[in-house]
Amino acid sequence: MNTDIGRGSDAKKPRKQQKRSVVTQQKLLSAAVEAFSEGGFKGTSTRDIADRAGVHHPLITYHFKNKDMLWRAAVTAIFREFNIALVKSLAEFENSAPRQRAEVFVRTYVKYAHQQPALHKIILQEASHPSERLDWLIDSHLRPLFEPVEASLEELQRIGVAPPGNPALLFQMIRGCAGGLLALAPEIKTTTGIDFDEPEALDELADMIISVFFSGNHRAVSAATAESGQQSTTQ
Amino acid sequence: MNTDIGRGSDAKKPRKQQKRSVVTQQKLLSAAVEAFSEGGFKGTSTRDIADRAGVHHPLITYHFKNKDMLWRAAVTAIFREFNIALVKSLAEFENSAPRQRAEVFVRTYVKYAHQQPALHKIILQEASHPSERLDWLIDSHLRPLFEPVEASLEELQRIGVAPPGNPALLFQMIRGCAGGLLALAPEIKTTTGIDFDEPEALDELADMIISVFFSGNHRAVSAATAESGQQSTTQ
DNA sequence: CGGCAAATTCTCCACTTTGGTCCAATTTTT
DNA sequence: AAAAATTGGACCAAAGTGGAGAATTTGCCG
Repeated sequence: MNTDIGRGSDAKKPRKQQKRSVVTQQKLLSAAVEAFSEGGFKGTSTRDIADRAGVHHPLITYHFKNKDMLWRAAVTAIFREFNIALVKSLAEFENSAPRQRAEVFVRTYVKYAHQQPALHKIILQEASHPSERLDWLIDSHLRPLFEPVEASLEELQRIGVAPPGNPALLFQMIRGCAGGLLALAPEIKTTTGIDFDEPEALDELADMIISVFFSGNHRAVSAATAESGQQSTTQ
Repeated sequence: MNTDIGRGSDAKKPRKQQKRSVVTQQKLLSAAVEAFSEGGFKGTSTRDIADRAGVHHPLITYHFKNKDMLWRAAVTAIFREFNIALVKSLAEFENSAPRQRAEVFVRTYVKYAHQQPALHKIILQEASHPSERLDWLIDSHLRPLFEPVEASLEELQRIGVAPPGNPALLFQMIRGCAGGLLALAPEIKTTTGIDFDEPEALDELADMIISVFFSGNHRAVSAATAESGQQSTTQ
């Protein structure tokens, strides 16, 4: 039995993992991501996943131990992709002006949230009520992503680019507008006609997020409670 | 077999519905709302619902025909509550200034979204990928709610209170920040420490939404494309 | 290059859950 | 009290679950 993906070296000679096995693992992982994002954890059967992957279902047990571990592996895989893309794209602008960094961040976030809608779908599926899976998700992937972002946000508030108030709350709002809306693309397309598969629509979303959250005409203090629109021509 | 809740009068003497039956229907409906909001449609079993309601599971078939119809009945019930509360509370301010109307709307929306988190949870569960249920949800409940709101939003844009851009998109963003965040309360509580069960947190959310989306310093034109923060001291 | 052991896949099974039906028993309404 | 409305219990077919082993590849050794 394997379970481990990053295969460590502990026993004397744990023979190399066969190539075909990483293929089936990959197939299972992407099938799982897709299936879970549609039906949620409870609503998705391992057989359905195996079928989508074109693989016999006992292989799930063999490669991932059980449904729960498969879910975690799938989530980890998709988050890794997302984070890598985000961090890499952000590194280029590390020493740009804070305001531009924010703008780049939003655009990048929107771009990848659209490329990989399953990520936010899965979050939405899990995050609405407490569970062990949610705790795990938060500890393993959400918090590590949030903390640095919130720190940057606080800086933006200090210089008056972002509106005052609880930075964590502010970030959640931005995330809701970006990832949340993109995850709900099917509904939004039907109700409003906006099709995020068209690049212009995606740009419009990013533009609006930036203009709404980072318009930059806020008093450059962080202590002030948000009350009404106050401006000070920081620009 | 009953099926119909609003019982019409077509046959000669369709004897009155018994009192105990409306009780079990009610119990089933609220159990269904709760269960579906947690597990989604596929992830919730009719037996689970019956158990929560303290009722024998074949009664679901008797009262609602099948799982799908039960889901629709539950969604309808919860939307009706929500809409009634929203409309009633809004009617009081019908001839206040547009800006105040917007403010009241946001606060009311946040308030009821918090009171009835199941509503937005169910939307999140269903809206992330196409399905017959989603189409039905949109036609029956979402669109009727959205259309008048978008109209008001356009007015707010015209007078410069709301930022320019596609009003439908703007509304979706606001909805994401209000209902979306409230539906994800468990996650947000763990990641950020913000507990929306505390009234102050709820107020802070409403305040921030208002200050971000209705700060009121936008050029009073609707044709302009959102590009960057522009202000014109409309106040 | 041949063979052996480990790694991987396939076949089959035992068990539970699920949505739904059927009909007898039990209230209610009239 | 009769008839309709409602409920309870037993039952079904289909689908879901994890798992045990046999069968088959594949990598590694000489």
